[in-house]
Amino acid sequence: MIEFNARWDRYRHTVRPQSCIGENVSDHCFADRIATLIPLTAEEHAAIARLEDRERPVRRNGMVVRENERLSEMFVLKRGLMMSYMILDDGSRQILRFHFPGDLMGLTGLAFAKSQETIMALTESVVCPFERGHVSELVAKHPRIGMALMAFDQISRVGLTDRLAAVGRTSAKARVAALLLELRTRSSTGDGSFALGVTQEEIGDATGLTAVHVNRMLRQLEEENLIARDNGRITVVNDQRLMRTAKYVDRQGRIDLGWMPPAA
Amino acid sequence: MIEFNARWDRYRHTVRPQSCIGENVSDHCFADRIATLIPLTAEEHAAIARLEDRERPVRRNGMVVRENERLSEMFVLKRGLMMSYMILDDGSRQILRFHFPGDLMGLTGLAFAKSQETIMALTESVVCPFERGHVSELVAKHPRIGMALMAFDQISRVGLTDRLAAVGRTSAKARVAALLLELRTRSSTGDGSFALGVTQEEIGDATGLTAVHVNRMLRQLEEENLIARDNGRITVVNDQRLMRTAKYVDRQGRIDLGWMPPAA
DNA sequence: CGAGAGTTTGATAGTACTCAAATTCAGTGG
DNA sequence: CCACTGAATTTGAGTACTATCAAACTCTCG
Repeated sequence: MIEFNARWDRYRHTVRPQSCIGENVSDHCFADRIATLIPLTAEEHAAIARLEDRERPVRRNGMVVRENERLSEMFVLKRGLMMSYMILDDGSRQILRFHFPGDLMGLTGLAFAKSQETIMALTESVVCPFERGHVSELVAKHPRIGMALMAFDQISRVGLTDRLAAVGRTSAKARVAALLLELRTRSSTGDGSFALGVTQEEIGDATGLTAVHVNRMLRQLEEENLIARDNGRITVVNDQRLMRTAKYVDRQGRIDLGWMPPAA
Repeated sequence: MIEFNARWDRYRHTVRPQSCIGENVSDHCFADRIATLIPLTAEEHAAIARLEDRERPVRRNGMVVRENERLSEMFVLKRGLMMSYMILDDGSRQILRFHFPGDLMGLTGLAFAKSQETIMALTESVVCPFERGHVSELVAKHPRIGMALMAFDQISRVGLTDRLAAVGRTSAKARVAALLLELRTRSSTGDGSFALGVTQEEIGDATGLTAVHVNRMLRQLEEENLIARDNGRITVVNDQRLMRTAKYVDRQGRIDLGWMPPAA
């Protein structure tokens, strides 16, 4: 639950500069990301990279898209951490997804004139906006890229279904543990320790819990020696047990676009 | 929660024959569905319709795809009612989506070699299987169709996020009400009364509740005169109030693919 | 130092779950 | 045709998990 617009303009100290997709400091987050899934010709790579031509900085808590706002743009997240969420009529908030560099944001705009969700920056970020018409041109010219985009989007869809299953069918502790693992994996800091980057209230809004209960679950995970905490920084102490309590399923390792026909 | 494979081979009386997409009895559910979103040339329509060339009947409780099963096919649902779900390690089940005629099923197969979900028939159904390679050929030949598919998929994605928000942030009563409205709208029986077609346990597995509690919520909705029930048949008595208690948001009315470039 | 956000803790309330059993219903077999 | 069966629904009693409310505490920023 948040109060509308009540506190979205404070400054936060946890500005976590992130290199684009892990240690890869290329200028073309998204194109590189796709390239890790299927081989791209130089021409294809360049065509995708053109989606990232324009850059727009976003301040912490800045909104790139507001729910119900007319919008014909979509975005590549180039740097930072963002999220998309919906606000229900009683003011409660459901966070749908956290966005990391190389993610595509706002794709639902392909089917709706107005945005069905709000996209907000959790840290100082940089996004690359592009017109949806740009996508159809891209696909018209490179149908193979169209397939890649479609497949890529399915990966994030599975992230959604995993969250749904967690919220619908697992305990509070499991949900918090799962979110920690998600954040760790995706922020790709490599090993055990990572900066949380989100408040406990945000964890609650993503997992369907109250901030208070999230706090208690974190404490419990700490007391059980699954994690250690130090001022917003999380260290995973016992990987295996944390994954078990989270009912973690590794989807990343299952991704396979190998069936796609090679470039002409 | 279900017991694995425990009861998937009984017969049920509620076989509800459904015409393909409402009263439209065309042979090409899916193509017609896309055609309601954007104008298609005859050639494009025919190309899409070819996805529906093969037909396969599915018995009630028959599985078209099993979680973790190797699979390179995807499906158009031509007749009947189906669902996709995930089973968690404790045996609990999360229903992700109900499928109605004209829906595309198993699209996550574009990004994974093995299915990440199970797709099962709730009533006698007919599906049209097609190879994923067929899609990339289709898109290669008709990139505009590729865009339409992508946009179409975003609609069902929004359905997922709505369910997530409901499960994460609304009361049991609201979730059940919302599911009733979803089933009514999508089964397109037109007016107030419709056959539920799903058990209370299934409603629970879709909304993150137990069957017992679903039963109590249905009773409450009945006592408050929002719905009437008669042996699995639901009549919506008070539309407005039901929508309000469900925190219902109409997305269908917001769909807009008008921005897409016209056929060449 | 003061202010505001965020976190932490305690006490209490309430929603939804669990367990158990009764009931209804349609299909099955005698 | 009727008792039998298994699924599905319904109801009750008791429990547990999570929310709510309130207040103290911590930390950074101004």
